[in-house]
Amino acid sequence: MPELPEVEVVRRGLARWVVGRGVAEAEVLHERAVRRHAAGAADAVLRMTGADVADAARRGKYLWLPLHREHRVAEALVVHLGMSGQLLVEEPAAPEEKHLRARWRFTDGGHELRFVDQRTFGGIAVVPLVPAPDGGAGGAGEHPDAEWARTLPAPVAHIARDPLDPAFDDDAFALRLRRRATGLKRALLDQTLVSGVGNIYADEALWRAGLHYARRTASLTRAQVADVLAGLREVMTAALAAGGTSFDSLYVNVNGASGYFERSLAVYGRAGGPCRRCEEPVRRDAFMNRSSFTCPRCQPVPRNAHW
DNA sequence: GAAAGGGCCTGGGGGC
DNA sequence: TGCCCCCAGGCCCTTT
Repeated sequence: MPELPEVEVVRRGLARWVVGRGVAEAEVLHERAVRRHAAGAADAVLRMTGADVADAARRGKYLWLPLHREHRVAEALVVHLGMSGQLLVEEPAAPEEKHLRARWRFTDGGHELRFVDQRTFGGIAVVPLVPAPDGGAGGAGEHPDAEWARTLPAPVAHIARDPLDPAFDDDAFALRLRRRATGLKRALLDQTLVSGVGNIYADEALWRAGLHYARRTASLTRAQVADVLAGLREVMTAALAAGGTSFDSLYVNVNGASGYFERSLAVYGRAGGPCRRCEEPVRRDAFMNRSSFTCPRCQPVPRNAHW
């Protein structure tokens, strides 16, 4: 499942293969893939065709390509990969993927960009860029000094910075986290508090911090919040490094958890297996319509848990 | 308006 | 072989 590291790997692929090129033709093959584009597929196609791709930017799990048109960068193509979305850079003659949802051909006649999404939980939209409430995308694009670097796509404006963002404010995060009346993992999955964290890296970071997912956020010490942030940064940085090996590939891969990084996971998907620290069998709980993996010894259930 | 949390989207795979 | 149910998890949307 694409979380921050996987999405950043894709962003880097786009920066290399797509930025600076002109869109000759855009094609939407599945209506559901553009459901977040209010004006419909035809309008989305119209807004992409003839534009130049100015940059490849990211905040949390959202990716976007600011579009240059008539001397302005006022809109962006936003992509969310959802659970199963992939962006592929392919030879125009390459056979169509079974779940191909959208395609872009470029004026140079070179490699095309494809959006493939088995479950269509992801999607694309062309949306206006608005001034960023917190001062910009934080270096997530290739052109931090450009006018558009201080903007965000409208549907992304409410998303918080991620823990790897140099402008992420640890103290402000700790303050907001401890004011919440909720459980720790619920809070970590709230993209308005901290972005880029999904089920997998939340579990991995909590294991590193030795904290249970149902721990009440209000009861956390400053040191424990620091441990959680350190855990998130550690696991995300390692995953990003592992994904880096695919940068040179034409295939802009997003199979992070099921592929190269899977071996490094300490608890996620390892129910019944030995904890890598204490050998206690890893436990799987149903939680928030999904699974949570913990080590019962390293991450004991807290008193006054918030489930 | 903010916060909290339930529910939904889809297709593959396993079990019967 | 075929049908049905379960599962994945991010975020939309309702409720408070």
